[in-house]
Amino acid sequence: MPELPEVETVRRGLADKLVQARIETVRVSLPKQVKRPQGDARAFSQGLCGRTIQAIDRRGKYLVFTLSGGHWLVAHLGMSGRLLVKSSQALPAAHTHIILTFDRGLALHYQDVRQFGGLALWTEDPYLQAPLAKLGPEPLSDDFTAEGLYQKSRGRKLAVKSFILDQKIIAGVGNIYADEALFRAGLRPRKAAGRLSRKDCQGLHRAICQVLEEGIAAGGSSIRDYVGADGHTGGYQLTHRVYGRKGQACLVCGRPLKSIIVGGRSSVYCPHCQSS
DNA sequence: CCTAACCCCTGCTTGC
DNA sequence: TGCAAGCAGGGGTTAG
Repeated sequence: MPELPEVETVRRGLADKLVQARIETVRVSLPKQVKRPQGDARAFSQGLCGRTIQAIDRRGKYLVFTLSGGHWLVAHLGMSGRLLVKSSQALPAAHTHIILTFDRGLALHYQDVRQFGGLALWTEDPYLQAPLAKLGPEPLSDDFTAEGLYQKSRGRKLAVKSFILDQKIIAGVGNIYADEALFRAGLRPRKAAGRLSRKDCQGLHRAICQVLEEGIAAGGSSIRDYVGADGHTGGYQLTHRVYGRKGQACLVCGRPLKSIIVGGRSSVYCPHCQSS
């Protein structure tokens, strides 16, 4: 499940190969994965063909391709989306729903088994409108601060786990990195956000930055579907301390890790080490 | 405004 | 072995 570190890894792989590439053809075999104009494969294709990719950036879990002529391509990988750079001759693997081909003999394949993601064509600045405009601060920028986290949490009754999964609070944290960050911060997933102290928020802020930076350094976490733009898996799953380790021994205290549902998401934590 | 519930979707795992 | 139910979950929408 691609979260910020996985999306950033994909971004880097795409940028290496596709900046300055010119889109020559677009083929859509599952129109519902064209999110803008919704389901309109023809308009999507016509808007893209002939344009050059000028930059590839990331905002939260979204990828933003800046194209020539005031157009943008915005991608969200959902649960199982993959963006793979291949040769323009490469045959599509199963669940490949959109293919762009470029000059220089390259192609970009969008694969998505669970079909939760998609690609969107924008003809006006996507950063100024939802969903990008609604995102909270980028966690690895100066915009993300412990004090900001503390202020936003005031009066909120929902669980801290749900709070940090809210993309309006922080952009890019998903279930894996939320569990890992809460473990590092020593916080129970169900603790009410409004009951976090300033010190809690400082520790949480630090933990979130740490796990995201480590995730990027490892090339992301490959749990089920995730691979980078070159098809390689990431390595951060080997370093997970709680996510996916239900029932196993805590790496710090040795007691068994517990799994609970918080805000509809499975959450693994150590009842002993995460006592506040 | 805030929160919870539901939906989308397929493939893997679990249970009988 | 076969089949069905359960589970995974980001983000959008709807209901309360």
